[in-house]
Amino acid sequence: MSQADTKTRILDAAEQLFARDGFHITSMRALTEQADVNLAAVNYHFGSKEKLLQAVFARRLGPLDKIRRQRIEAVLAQATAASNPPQVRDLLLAFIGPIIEFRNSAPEAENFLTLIGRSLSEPDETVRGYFIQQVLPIFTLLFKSLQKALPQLPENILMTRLQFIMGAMSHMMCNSARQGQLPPGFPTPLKTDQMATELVNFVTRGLEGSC
Amino acid sequence: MSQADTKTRILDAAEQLFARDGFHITSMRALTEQADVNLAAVNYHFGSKEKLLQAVFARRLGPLDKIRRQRIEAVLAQATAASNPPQVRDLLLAFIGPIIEFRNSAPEAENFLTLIGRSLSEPDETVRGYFIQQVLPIFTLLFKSLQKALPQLPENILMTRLQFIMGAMSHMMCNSARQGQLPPGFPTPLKTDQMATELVNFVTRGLEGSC
DNA sequence: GTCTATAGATTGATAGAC
DNA sequence: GTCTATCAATCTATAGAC
Repeated sequence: MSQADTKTRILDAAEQLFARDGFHITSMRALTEQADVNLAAVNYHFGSKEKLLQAVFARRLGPLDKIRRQRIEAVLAQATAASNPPQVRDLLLAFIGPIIEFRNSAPEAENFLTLIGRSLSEPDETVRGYFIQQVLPIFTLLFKSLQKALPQLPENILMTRLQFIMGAMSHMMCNSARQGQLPPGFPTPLKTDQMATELVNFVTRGLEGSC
Repeated sequence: MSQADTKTRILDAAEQLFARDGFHITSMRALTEQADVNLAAVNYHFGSKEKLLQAVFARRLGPLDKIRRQRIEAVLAQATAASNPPQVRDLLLAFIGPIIEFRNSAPEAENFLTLIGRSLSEPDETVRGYFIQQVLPIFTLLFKSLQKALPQLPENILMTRLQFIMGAMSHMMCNSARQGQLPPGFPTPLKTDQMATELVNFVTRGLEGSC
């Protein structure tokens, strides 16, 4: 298999260009040229540009969220077995860790992480809407689990802090691919793995603070 | 002055539509229609769509960053006078506080905050580049000031944590305008002022953690 | 399934009258 | 400074040959 099939080549090219240039800037011509397929192939295989975007999300988020769900539920089960509340840090690690492992497992993962990192701040509801639709179940599970870990924290405060965490995560993901772009005089940033650990620690401290 | 002059009307319309829909999706036709000016007026007054974007940034970021610079330097001066290092929380408040005050001072500020909240995660270098160019001096000042507040923290760790802070800030700013969009079952989020206080506390805890 | 050719709409920018 | 009219380029999507 020196060359993947047409659908896969289109998905790969879309992932790369949607991440690098954005969904609306990327034209079907640029995309099909990158994928080395005919211009008409996208509409034949996916129906439209928007449905292609949905397929790009679904291909990666399905497996990723399955892993995250398993991890979170494992933390909850272990806490229940020990008759303790779950630990905040364990839950956040179950949510963030699989993203980094996914990144390390596949070279093309970088593109996808950039794409979803941007999706939450997309102005257009096309991209943002499809993403939120996909990610809402796992977000809901995380929220409810954190409520068990921090029962004394008012739920609107928890939600607010969780938004900060989503912002920090998004920003890290969509900028990890272009970290060489800091101006001279600033320190070299951490490698992704160290940065992820640092992120988990950072947001754990932020989340655990008293109110 | 029941009607602002043409340049101002164009700037206001651009701010609103660039924030709501994004720079690339917003067409000159939609923009000039919203501003109630002729299609050719943008090119006459600003030269091009890109130069209009630069003008939108410059109009607000100039005054805002002047205030932030004064606040940060006041914190530094006070610490020097007392022969103490500056406090992390004071510096972060000097950086974040003026944004909220700006928001409360002008009804149209919301649009601008949404715009700059998105700018850091913009895929296209047009928007992101002009924004970073404008904001780099104040960011540099903040970084150097925080180094004085946390002399024991390695500078690459500080930079990494500062990126998390920028992410949380960006996300808060670009989503403050659409907070009614949470699905049912989630708590009502905090009002902007409370959220800003919560953000300062959150990131202060995250930044002050030992390494 | 893959291709060419093209329809039909929209874009940023400008020339030239007033 | 403001307007109309328009250019040249681009876009998504599709019809129809192979």
